Amino acid sequence: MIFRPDLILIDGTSYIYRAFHALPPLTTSTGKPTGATRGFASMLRKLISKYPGVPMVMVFDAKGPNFRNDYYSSYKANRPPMPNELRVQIEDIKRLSNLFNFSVEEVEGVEADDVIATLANKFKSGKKILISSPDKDLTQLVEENVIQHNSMSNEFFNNEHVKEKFGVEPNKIAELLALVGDKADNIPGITKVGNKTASKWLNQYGTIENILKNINEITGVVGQNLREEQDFLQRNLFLVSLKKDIDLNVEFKDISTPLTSSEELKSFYKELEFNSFIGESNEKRVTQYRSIKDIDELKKIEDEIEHASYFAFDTETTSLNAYEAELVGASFSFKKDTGVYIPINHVEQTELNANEVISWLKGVLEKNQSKIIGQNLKYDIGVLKKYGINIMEFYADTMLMSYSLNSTATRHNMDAMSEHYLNITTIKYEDVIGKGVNKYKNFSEVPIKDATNYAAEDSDITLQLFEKMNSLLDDKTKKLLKELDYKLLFVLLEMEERGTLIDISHLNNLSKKFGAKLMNLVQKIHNISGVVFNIDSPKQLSEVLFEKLNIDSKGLKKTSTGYFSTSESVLQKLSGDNEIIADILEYRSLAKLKSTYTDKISEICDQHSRVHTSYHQAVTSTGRLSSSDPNLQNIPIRTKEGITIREAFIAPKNKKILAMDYSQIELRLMAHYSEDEIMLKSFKNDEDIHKRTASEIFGVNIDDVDSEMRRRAKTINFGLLYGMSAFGLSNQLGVSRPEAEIFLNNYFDRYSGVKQFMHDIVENSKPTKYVETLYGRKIHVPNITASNYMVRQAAERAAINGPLQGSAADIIKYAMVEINKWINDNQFDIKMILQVHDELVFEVPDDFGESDMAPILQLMENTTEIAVPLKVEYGFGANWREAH
DNA sequence: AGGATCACG
DNA sequence: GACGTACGTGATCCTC
Repeated sequence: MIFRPDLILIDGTSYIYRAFHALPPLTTSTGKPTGATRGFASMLRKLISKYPGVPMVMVFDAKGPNFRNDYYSSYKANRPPMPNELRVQIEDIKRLSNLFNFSVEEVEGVEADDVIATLANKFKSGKKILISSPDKDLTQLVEENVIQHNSMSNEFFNNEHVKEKFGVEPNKIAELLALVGDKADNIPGITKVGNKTASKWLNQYGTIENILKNINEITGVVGQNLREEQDFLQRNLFLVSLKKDIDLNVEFKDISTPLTSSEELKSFYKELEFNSFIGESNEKRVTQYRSIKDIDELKKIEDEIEHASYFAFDTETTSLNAYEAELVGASFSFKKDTGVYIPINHVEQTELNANEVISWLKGVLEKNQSKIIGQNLKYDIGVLKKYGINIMEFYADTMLMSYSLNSTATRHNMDAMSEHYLNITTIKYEDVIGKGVNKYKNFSEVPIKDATNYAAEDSDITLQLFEKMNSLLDDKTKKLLKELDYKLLFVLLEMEERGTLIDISHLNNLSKKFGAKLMNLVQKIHNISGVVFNIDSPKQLSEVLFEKLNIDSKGLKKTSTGYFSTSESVLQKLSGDNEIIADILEYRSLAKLKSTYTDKISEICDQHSRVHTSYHQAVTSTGRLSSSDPNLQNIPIRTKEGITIREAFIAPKNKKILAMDYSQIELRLMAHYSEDEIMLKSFKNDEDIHKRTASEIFGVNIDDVDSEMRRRAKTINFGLLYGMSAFGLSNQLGVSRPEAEIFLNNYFDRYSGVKQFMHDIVENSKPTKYVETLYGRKIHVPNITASNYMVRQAAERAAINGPLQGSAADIIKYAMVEINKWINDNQFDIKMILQVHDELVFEVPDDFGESDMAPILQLMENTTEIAVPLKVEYGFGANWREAH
């Protein structure tokens, strides 16, 4: 249920500090610092628009000492003075608060927290109150009608969430803080007592008073510490408890309701150069967009094209799907803020004849193809191809430029890139085509005047994006773009167009078989549970398992929706408790296979029984491709039912399937990067790498490694690629944590090069905040220096994984380009049909033999040289399963 | 629209 | 001592 507050109390001071530290040191063009102000404004804009019409009080700490300083002179004494960068922003922040029309409170002698506590206490009866603060000191105020929200992390805390996070109810938070202490406020807690210990004591004894009464019961070092330091507890409790009875002259009716926009705010934003808050640059843009009316005008455009050194080009079509799309118009831009639109196939009639325009387009584009700049040209080139216009090269693709500049800073569609790089808000497709009932069926129905504004802008923005990003790209990245991404685009286009042949009747048979099994399973599950419910609903399933059937849920993890998780890993552990678990697991797995694969794929085949995926070159953070509609990179293989789906991926008559995959490519890259002696030697000698690892960490001869040892070593090897911890390993292997720790320690003792690599890659990424692949693709890890432990750790793992996953992606992409070139140069009857990260699948002639393999193997294994051999394994078959 | 779950490398 | 715990994807179904 959504919490709708009647009053919001904002901890302004805490947010100022958080905003200051969270944001980069932004300044205006004249050098005036604005980072904290911007963060503060952005947070408040969100808060106000989320809760329109709700009265809000903004509370700041007043200047000067407060009653806590008088009581305890060290209170907050460890705080450095306010940094100058921030100090100069305070006035702007206060002014902003007034412009937003907040009621502002600042009371001398107490802290903002006390004012908030007093206000909450005063108004809480009959009103719902939201306390907006990132500070745990205020958590003690949470109760039935009082909720805390942290705008920075977007976490909400009600009674239940507080209990979950801190282990005690909100009314015990002050006592908990007294025991644990607060570093930020310079309040020392009992030594070695953290959240866990403190909440354990409070749950056992109820209060600090009662803990002290039973103080001699408490054993261990923490007990000893408590006895020695108990005298500080009363002081701590006084310091962390909030004062709820300050004399304040505030009536509810006087509290104002803030607004997000006003003329004054706008001009203040202008002063601070917060352009994105006002769409400033849009207002200033003066554009010249026009449409072409007749052949004479076309000829003039042709002149411009001939004389330009490059130009932006874009097509308008009837569909986002390149196979269905029909050409509606085309646009060009040669200069910033200008653009022309050429209608080709609009419902609205023009003097231009579609066939004439298309043949004109063929002439000029094919002749000047090396000057084309486009956004996602794979799409446009695919559409043009259907009209007999063959583009084999181009100047630049802005989507791929943005991706190689920084794969994660923005999405790489034009609207997002325009906001990010140019601070221009573009006309949205939806605005042109309309919404709901008044929608045009497709772009051809759009009046040419509107189509021109939209389409010419597309080319204009594309050109502007090109110029902006071209100045930001370094030479190494430009080379990568030109020699890899731009060339791969054509390979992918061909693969998409060709599609993969599907044995539809095989899929239909599987659907029937899975369907029948599912019917039985549903019956059985409903019978055992005694209720008819939707097994697909995690919520209902959780209720049936843990409430109706009373399966022991102690210690199980809950999802964010508050229900116990029913994920496979959880159910796996419960499989001994009730026979229903195994049935649910089987149901889940079959339902997935049926709905996602066997039903779906036959549905979307073309009239030749081929399925066409889309490969995305600008989606993943690491440089991998992704595949969608349908995703052919996650076709089942791991289960015996699942793998039968691969039998539906077949070769046409007189052909067979060839599947080739890189063996252990990421571990080989680990060997390359780490130069670890054992790893290098193992790969050079073509050993079973997991057996080698087992032999090293379990201290046995490689020939004495049994299957369990190998399994464990394999898990460790894969875990390494992701920066896994002992905890993760223990979960994965089902062994105790100390045992997992021993495995990892043994591993790093033996593989010291790997340990060094993992350390170095993290350290070296800190100054630049990115890691690089073999070919210089940058993978940005902005959180590598984050102060939040968890966020930073995640970034460290991504930094370790990045060069491995990303270089593997580079390697296979280069191989694809080379193989395609080799096929085309020689006119071989070999068709590349699928790429699955470390695997390539081909259609080859029936009589394709071992000797024909050599050149492809050579290209895959040797296009890139690393410190160990790259190894490719392969197989043939009538279908994808057999080829493995 | 976002969460939970599960398919792949 | 406690934090919280393996990288990268996309599709489907449910819930709000």
